[in-house]
Amino acid sequence: MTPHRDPDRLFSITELAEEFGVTARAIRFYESKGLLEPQRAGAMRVYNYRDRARLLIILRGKRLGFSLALIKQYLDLYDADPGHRGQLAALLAGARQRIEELESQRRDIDLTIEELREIEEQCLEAMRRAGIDPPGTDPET
Amino acid sequence: MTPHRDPDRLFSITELAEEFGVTARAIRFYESKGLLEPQRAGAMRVYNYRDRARLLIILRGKRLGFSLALIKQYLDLYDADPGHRGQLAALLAGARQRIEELESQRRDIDLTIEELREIEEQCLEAMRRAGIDPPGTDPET
DNA sequence: CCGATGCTTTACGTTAACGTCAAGCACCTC
DNA sequence: GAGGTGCTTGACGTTAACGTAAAGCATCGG
Repeated sequence: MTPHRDPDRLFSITELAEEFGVTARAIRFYESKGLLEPQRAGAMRVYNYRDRARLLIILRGKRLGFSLALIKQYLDLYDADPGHRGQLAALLAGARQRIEELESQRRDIDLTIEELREIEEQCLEAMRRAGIDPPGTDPET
Repeated sequence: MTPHRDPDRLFSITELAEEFGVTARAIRFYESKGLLEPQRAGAMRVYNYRDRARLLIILRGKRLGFSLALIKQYLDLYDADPGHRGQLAALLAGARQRIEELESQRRDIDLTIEELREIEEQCLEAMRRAGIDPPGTDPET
């Protein structure tokens, strides 16, 4: 029922791709960038439980807006740092920096929305003066 | 004092570039995409007051996050629509759509920030348990 | 007449994260 | 053994908005 908890399971590239909703091409691309390094059986890629966990970290990092280059740095640290001490500090620093970036972005967005609302009002007023019926915000009709 | 109010003034490409803080290359690029069409004196580009106004619209649109393709659509409408009726409606629609996009982006950002804050907390707790002194948020030091 | 600007066009380079063929094994089935 | 499926590598294509030369005309001061 929870086959993912089995640490001995092996996965093909299409299995992982389908499970996580990415293309096999993307997974190979991550490998080409040094973020993954699965075993081989002949020429075929064979992923184990740890590889799968790394892929999860990659996808989560992407979802949070980190670049692959940054994710790679973090994963490298993860490998090179058995106690995960420097890794923790780096992760914390990265998270905090990303939070600041996002908060800055949000401020920009708020300002832009304000400006766009002014444009919206100017449009509506100009249309009223031109005798055009002002279309409402209407999600209905 | 307000030389920009003189409708007969002409501008070189570098004048406009310096005034608005963009490169001449960018202005030529906008022209290559059909957003501008200045007169020529020989081979040199000569911009009049209306060209300058169009450039202002382009830059404002960019600042608000619209693509050059979209800005071009709007400018084309502006030209083909002497009463500016369809133009007003299109501008209004574009502004409203962009507002929705931005509000959606802001929701995403808020969710991402939440998730990052959780990671931050997990880092801090793991570091405490590992006996590492937790670095504060410190904008100081 | 020389060199320095200033402007022109043309065309390739850049960034990120893949998409999209193309060609080729290896294995299975019938 | 012909065909189909799954996997591989390699290489070029994509998007947006320019940046960065390269090469050349034109004008101006001296």
